[in-house]
Amino acid sequence: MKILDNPLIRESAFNQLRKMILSQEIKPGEKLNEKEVAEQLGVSRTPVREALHKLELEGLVEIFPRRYCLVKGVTHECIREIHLIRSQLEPIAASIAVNNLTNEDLERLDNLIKLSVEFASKGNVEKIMEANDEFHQIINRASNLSRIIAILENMHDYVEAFRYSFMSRTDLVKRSIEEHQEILAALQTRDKELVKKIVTKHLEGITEYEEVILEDMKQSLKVFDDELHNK
Amino acid sequence: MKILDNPLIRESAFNQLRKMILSQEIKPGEKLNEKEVAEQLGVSRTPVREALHKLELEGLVEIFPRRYCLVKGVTHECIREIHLIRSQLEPIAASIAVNNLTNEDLERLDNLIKLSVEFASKGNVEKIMEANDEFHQIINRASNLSRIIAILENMHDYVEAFRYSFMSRTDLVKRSIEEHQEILAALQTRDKELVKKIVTKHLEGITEYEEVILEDMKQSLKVFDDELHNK
DNA sequence: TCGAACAATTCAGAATTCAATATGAAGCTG
DNA sequence: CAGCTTCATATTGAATTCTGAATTGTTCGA
Repeated sequence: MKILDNPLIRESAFNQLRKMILSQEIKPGEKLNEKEVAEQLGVSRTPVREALHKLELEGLVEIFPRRYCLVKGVTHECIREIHLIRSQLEPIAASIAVNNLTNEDLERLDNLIKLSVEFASKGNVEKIMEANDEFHQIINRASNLSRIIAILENMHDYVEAFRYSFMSRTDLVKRSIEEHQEILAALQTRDKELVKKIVTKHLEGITEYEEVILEDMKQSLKVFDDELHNK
Repeated sequence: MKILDNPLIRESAFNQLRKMILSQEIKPGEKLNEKEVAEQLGVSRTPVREALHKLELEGLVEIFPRRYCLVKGVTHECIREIHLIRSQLEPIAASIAVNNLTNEDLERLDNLIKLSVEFASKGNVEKIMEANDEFHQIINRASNLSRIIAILENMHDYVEAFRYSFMSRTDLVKRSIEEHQEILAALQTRDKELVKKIVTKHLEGITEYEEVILEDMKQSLKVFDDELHNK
């Protein structure tokens, strides 16, 4: 297994491991051995160590000094908490972003919605998600609140599987697009309170379906939850 | 300079550097040299590197690969953002904590308020802050929301200087204690919505004085802000 | 037979060494 | 004289080595 995407080996190792954990390729409860991981990735132990420390900071693994490194993974509680955090921080970020969003930004947002409609008609879930991500990213980043941006973007990858399920339902995609149109309309008025209200509503809409989708996902995740619990 | 508090050298180095940055002993804009820092701390470069990476994750330094490590420090904007995040997450954490707080917890909270009153009469600012910290810590942790707890506790140290200024004003201490009594009363009713409302009010109360205190602190911080800006 | 202590093995933490990259100065060329 | 190129130096990134801690297994004694 070779890594090429980043000149910094520790970053490549981090991204690789992170992806493997989030995709459940490495399962929760598993113990990682520095040496083995290093050999698997074809690098030395140093960058692996650094990658593991970074993963620990994100809560994806837990390091027991001088013992072992335990993979934690993403549980249902974790996904619920992430949505809770998002529902608290995104509305405020959006309302602050109102001050900083340029007309070009708003045009791009409009464009992204149009693209979403197009992808939705083709049933291209990946592309809808990409457009969706950029939509929220533009708004969040315009808030210029570096910590909030970091928190939101960090949590983003954790709910990849969840969002995929969400976007696979045509009714939910339709509703999502309508809500994005509403958000854009609100942003165009430059009315902070209105934006906050609409974004909150949008996130509550997601929460509404969250439990249903989590139930659907239960089967695929349950195995890992159990394994994690046994350890 | 020797470090003894932690069997893990990297943790000691991290804590030491973090403290030095937050206390402005190391100034924003300064460039850290791994070798020099290692020599100053009397350890090798490896744990220093790991400490610096951890500091980068917290946003206290910025590492430019193969170049240098820049100290960022805490700006006014940073403090404002931290309070904003806190104001969004603490009320929700408290309202969820309602389900989990034991009677022992509530007794401890009551006790902490009594201690605060005592320390306030003696003008012991450090002790008031300690009691204050434990008060919020108990509530936050009872939410069992690990990510939110991590976010809130991580940001805690950043506003140390700010909180010290806050607690040095007897009028604000008095008000703070009254509000804590209100919070405890709300928690005792086990009414989630009420708790959320009261905690929100408490945090808004802090925000109210924030700008005034930041203005006071300006003189001591301005120098460093300027330095940071020049770099 | 069970428990405790000691030894051996394993694995992570830290130090040291080696390699790569960026910067800055000096010299050369147009 | 200015700008580009090259080379030397400084500094970080990665690999390797060494040390120390923790766990496990074995042996001896009660």
